[in-house]
Amino acid sequence: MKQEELGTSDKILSEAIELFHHKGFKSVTMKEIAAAAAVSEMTVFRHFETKLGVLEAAIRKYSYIQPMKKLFEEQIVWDLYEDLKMFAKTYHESMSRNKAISFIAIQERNNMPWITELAEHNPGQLKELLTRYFQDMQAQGKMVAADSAGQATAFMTLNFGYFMSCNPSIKSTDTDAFIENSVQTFARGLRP
Amino acid sequence: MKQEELGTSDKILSEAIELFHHKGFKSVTMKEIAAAAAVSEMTVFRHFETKLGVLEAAIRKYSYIQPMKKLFEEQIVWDLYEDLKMFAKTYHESMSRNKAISFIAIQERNNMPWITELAEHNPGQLKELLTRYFQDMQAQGKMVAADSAGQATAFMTLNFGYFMSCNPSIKSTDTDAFIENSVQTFARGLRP
DNA sequence: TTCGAATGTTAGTTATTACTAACATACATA
DNA sequence: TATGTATGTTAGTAATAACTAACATTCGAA
Repeated sequence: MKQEELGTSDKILSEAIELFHHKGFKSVTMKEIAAAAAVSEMTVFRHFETKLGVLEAAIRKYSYIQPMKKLFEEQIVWDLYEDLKMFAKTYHESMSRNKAISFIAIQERNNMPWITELAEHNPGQLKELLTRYFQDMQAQGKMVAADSAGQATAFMTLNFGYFMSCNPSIKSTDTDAFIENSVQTFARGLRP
Repeated sequence: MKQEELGTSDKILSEAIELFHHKGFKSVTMKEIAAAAAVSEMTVFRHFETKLGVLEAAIRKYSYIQPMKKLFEEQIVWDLYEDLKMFAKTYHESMSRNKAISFIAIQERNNMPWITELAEHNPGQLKELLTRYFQDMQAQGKMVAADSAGQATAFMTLNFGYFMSCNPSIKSTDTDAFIENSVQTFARGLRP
């Protein structure tokens, strides 16, 4: 295989994960995947052995687990409004990168629970970071003193809800408007 | 069929919708449904003809579309905190009644989009009511004057996110505590 | 007791689908 | 040119699952 062009495996995986995302694992056939990738069905089997193999490879390839800590801490300016906005943006970037994985994880949550752990890795990290951030802010007297974990839960949940409810037709400007609007309310609600 | 006991159809439908909810429509077999309902496979076919027939009947039976308007308006006391709490509770009651439908709607959103409309009927109503409530509160000077539809979206989204998160790293508190906590923040963020 | 409706049982059919085997072809490179 | 690698093609297997048909059984009610 030539190095410059997109390999056959990549083509297959990128089509496969979209199909899994939109139709669910069980509803997608190997024929469909092959057709979408414009290769023969045999080629798919030669590359990934089984249908589950395709899913696993796709998930390995398209789940970006990031070490958020450094990225996050470097951008904090200790202003509630600004930091929440930055946080929400980081969250939505991460989620939209992992969009397919997140949806598949929900669809297959009982059939393949192992996907869930991958999908929840980044959000889990972010929640911890946000909780600690709220603790620090409270200590600095820049926030109302209350259950920081609960506050973090609420903010995470708000953004998760938006992510889950937004259909593909929603533009990034809508996301920006949502962030702007919700962060404003939240920052007002949390400040001392 | 005797009137007092739970009919065969009901037993089948209640097991079927749980199976669809947990495993997804495509992954559930008629044998499974029959076994779960403790009847023979033939009985399922005799009652509902096809597998899709089972789903449709189950959805018809277990989707409670409620006229929220009256229920909602009767309980308003024009205090932001109290009203938001009442609203969130109404929302979660409605969603938990329709939990299976809501999850199936998301799982099958591309295969059977018609389910989505049913699942979104109550939330859609609630959003309208909340938007109008915010407008009224703004007019009364009891709320910060801002985009009421956006505020309603944020609050709805927050509660939807909680409902959807089967995510142990996000959902750490029980529903009442979540409502208490999030409504407190929101009410503070929205008051003038 | 007898009748009938609901259900069970069994033995299918048909379509689909994951997956295999065997052979053919295109094509880049040594 | 020769060779190997990736891919295509074709035919097929085995399992599954939706669905049907025909007959048997249970059981409450007339």
